Amino acid sequence: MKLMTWNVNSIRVREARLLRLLEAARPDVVCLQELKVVNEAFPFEALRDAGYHAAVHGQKTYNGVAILSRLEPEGVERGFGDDEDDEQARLVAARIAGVHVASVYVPNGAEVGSEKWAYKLSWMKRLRHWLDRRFARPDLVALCGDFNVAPEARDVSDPDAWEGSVLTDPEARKALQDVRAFGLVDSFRLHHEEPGFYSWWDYRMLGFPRNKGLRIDHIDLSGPLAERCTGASIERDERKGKQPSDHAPVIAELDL
DNA sequence: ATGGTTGCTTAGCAA
Repeated sequence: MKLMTWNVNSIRVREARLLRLLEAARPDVVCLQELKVVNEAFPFEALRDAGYHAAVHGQKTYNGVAILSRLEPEGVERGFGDDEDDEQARLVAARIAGVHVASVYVPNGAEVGSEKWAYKLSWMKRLRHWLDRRFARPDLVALCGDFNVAPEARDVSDPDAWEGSVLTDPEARKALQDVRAFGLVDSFRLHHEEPGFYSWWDYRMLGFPRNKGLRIDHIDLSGPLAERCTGASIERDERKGKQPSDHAPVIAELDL
């Protein structure tokens, strides 16, 4: 199974790029984030013509997540379904070929100490609780998406410049560790130890031309799935050219 | 250097 995750930053604007990418990379499953459309405006037809089913949890203007799959997704869930479930569409999950796949868009957090920052941290706690409620350790779980956290210094182009950012703050990193402590590993780091790999570059300040990036998009796998992970990569070229997303797609290969 | 760009929506927010 070729599993991909991509923050498209508007499915409307990125539809043509997405269709080209599907044809070129031929992934089996794709987790999308930041659709910025309601379900009714999602391009179901174009994607069906390209050979993909879609489980969509959309929202007007902000957020919105989806899972594309060649096989029909089963048991689709939208949101945490917990007591404090809210209107922000940041989680969709489904079962595909026995793998529990989730597409997540973790809140950015704006500024450390802000209201949005508190929401980010609490959302990540809810994500861990959702994993605990929903899955058992032997399950095949793939948690994919924009986590808005660079796990370590080697995931940041200029750690000093990013000191104090919501993407690198120790508390955010701890929150990510707490999610992963469910029993998930960063698939990319199974195959690449060295620094210099990023998945997001700011549109501003020539972020991409200067390669001022961070690795904040991840495919986290449960133990039994990690054992079957034969490769991982970042489609850096997708950040190039006209009207790119500010994120590049991330891929994990699973031998199922 | 508190800058700069993109998307949604139409002046301001979110990232």
